Amino acid sequence: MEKLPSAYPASELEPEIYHLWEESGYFNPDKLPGERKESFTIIMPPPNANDPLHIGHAVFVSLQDIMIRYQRMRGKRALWLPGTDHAGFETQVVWERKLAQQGKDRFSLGREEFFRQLWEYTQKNKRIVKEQLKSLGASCDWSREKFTLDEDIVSIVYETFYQLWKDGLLYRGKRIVNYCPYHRTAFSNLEVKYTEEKTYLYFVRYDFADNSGEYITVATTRPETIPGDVAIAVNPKDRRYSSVLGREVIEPITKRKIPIIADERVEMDFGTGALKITPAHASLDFEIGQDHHLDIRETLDFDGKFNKLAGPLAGLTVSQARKKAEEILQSGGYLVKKQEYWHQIGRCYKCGTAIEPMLMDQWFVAVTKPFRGGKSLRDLAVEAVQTGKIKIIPSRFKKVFFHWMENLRDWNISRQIVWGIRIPVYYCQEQKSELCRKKKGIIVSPSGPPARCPYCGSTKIKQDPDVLDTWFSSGQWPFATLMTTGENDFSRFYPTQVMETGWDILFFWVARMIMLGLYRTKKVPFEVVYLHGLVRDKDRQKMSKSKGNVIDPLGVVNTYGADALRMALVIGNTAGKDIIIFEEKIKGYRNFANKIWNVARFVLLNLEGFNPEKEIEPIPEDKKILQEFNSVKKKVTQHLDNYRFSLAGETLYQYFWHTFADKIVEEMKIRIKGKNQVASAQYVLYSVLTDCLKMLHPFMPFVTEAIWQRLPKSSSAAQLLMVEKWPL
RNA sequence: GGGUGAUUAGCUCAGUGGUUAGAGCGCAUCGUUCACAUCGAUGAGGUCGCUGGUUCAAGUCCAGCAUCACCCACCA
Repeated sequence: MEKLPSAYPASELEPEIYHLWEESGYFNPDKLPGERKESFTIIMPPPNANDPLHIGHAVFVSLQDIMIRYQRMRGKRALWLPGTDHAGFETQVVWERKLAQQGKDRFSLGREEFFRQLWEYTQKNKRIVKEQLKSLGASCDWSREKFTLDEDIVSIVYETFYQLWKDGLLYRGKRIVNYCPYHRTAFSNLEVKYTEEKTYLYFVRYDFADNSGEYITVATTRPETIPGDVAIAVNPKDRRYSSVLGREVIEPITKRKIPIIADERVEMDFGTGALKITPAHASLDFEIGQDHHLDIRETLDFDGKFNKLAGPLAGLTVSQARKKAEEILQSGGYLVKKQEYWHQIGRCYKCGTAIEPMLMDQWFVAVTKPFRGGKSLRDLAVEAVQTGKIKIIPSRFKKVFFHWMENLRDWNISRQIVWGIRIPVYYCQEQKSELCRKKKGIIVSPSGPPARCPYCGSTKIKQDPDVLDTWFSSGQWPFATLMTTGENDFSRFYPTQVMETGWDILFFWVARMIMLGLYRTKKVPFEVVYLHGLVRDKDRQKMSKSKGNVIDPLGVVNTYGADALRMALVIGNTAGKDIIIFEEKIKGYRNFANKIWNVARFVLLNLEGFNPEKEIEPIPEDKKILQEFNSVKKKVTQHLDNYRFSLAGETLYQYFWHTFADKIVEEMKIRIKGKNQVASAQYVLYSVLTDCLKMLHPFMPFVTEAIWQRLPKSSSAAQLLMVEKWPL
């Protein structure tokens, strides 16, 4: 018999064991032994292919692998479908940083070369990520691995785009969007982070155009946008201003005449109750401008500098222009008052640059517009959660979800970047016919560029330069993957059972998956959403490279083993709560793995004469032990069925260490040495150990499998613990 | 402006209305060649944030308050 080391050699055994699993083919649900009627599917949230995994990824691997392994042992056709995400903007930013270090940028490289480099870079990272997932023990089906830029995935995304267009849920329009002048792209509302900052509220005098000497005072935080003003608006109920409606004032920087209008969206008690309307650079102003058919003066260009419409401010950046505008107002006597003012400033979540509301032609998904059956995408999603077709764990996130859905606005899905799925839209450059002009030359073509314009026959056609928001494509991930991995995969594995991901992407991703999944498949994409928290250090700090407090999951795996890391991430935590991790905790579970190893060694050394094929009638006091153990099995199973992974793991930990190892093993040690009821003792040791191994397997797959491989087994037992039956 | 979470042992956290409120780490004392020092035994350590309420029974449910953390939001 093999002599086993007295300490569990994790880093030595783990790769061997993963190899064993992979060779067996059992990660693939089609190759699982036995008849399996029910399927259990989890689509892995695809990690970004732009960086190695961090500790947060280890959390999802642990939780999802627990569910998958548990259900596999319960006889389900368990499928965990892995993949990686091209992560459009995120990846482009990472790569641009690397370029910047070499003194280059994306504009000088050219679109094609830039894309090529990113392709290569993400392919390389994909391979690293895959190896990392393996070393964490992920029992996912690599034969079904997908990438968000796979051709077949892209064509499904295009098909969705086309259907939305035909259903009137997709439109192109000039709207105020969140524009980052540094990254030169627009964002959806979610990518803007607000911070409370001190600015100034400027009270500016606008003289009446009739030389009456009267004036109206307007409060603004953005005097630099005055050249873009097209009106002054007051509330129609505001008595102070009822006599000035319809009169004209002179805008004080470029001296244009603009009207005073009434609109009930103006707050009477803010500032002076008079609001300057700058449709091109503020979203409320845009809406008011549209309703009153006002002109639009775009004074700020996409490079973040003012243009010649801004008169004396031309050529300046926003902050320079603000200073200059203040000077001009001051010297002309137009600055009535300037006071400190704290308010929320929108900033780019990536670079912190102040977001400029800019007018741009973008593609929007009309999420609140009713279509088939009179319901909107939003209605469908809300209904699915309300009726319980989708269950969110923890349930308090339901409220958060509904609240966000209520305030939902149309979703801007175009991005002015290179890395991503190019928008499948072409514009006829000639628009030779009436029809073509009516259609604005817009050709939505999911199958590639049309040879000629379907409206007017022109061959001068250009593709939209923008790419799709990453979340638009990853929002289709559950069905897009299963539609492309094999003949019947979609019918067999969709809807999936669980979507396990971080609460921080509930809106970004989960909400969009629900909407788009229901749209394309008329079914929910998953039945349960399990949300985990963010990983933090002992001081509750978010882990970040700049803080230097990151824990590299692979480093931990090398030092303490994957099992220890997995336990440390799962135990002592509940759904939706942030996860605190520190080295001593991981060490504790490394010790536990060692405990399991040594109990197994002890049992192995004391099995002389024991035959696993033979059922034995234990003596009464041993029966009692087995009965008690039975209630532990029930408890663990119940916890797992209720997604209480921490409690399940902790129950096992407590039982195994402090009941089995500390008490039962100690008693049996004496009995075996004293040759007292040895057969019954061995039977108890063997059956409790093996059943504990089975239940611990989803949590600590490596050490349990390593021991399983060294245990004598009955002929009915599975060769691999991974596919052994759950002991209840 | 709206909303959410947290507050339990020195630290990090569990706790499903029902015995005397738990774990890990840390600490103290003792032990251990015979599965494991990555070990064992024993122990100290708690007005469960505060104030009220519901209940036969509250750490747990309800209301209010305080402190901390976070999320959402087009009042310029």
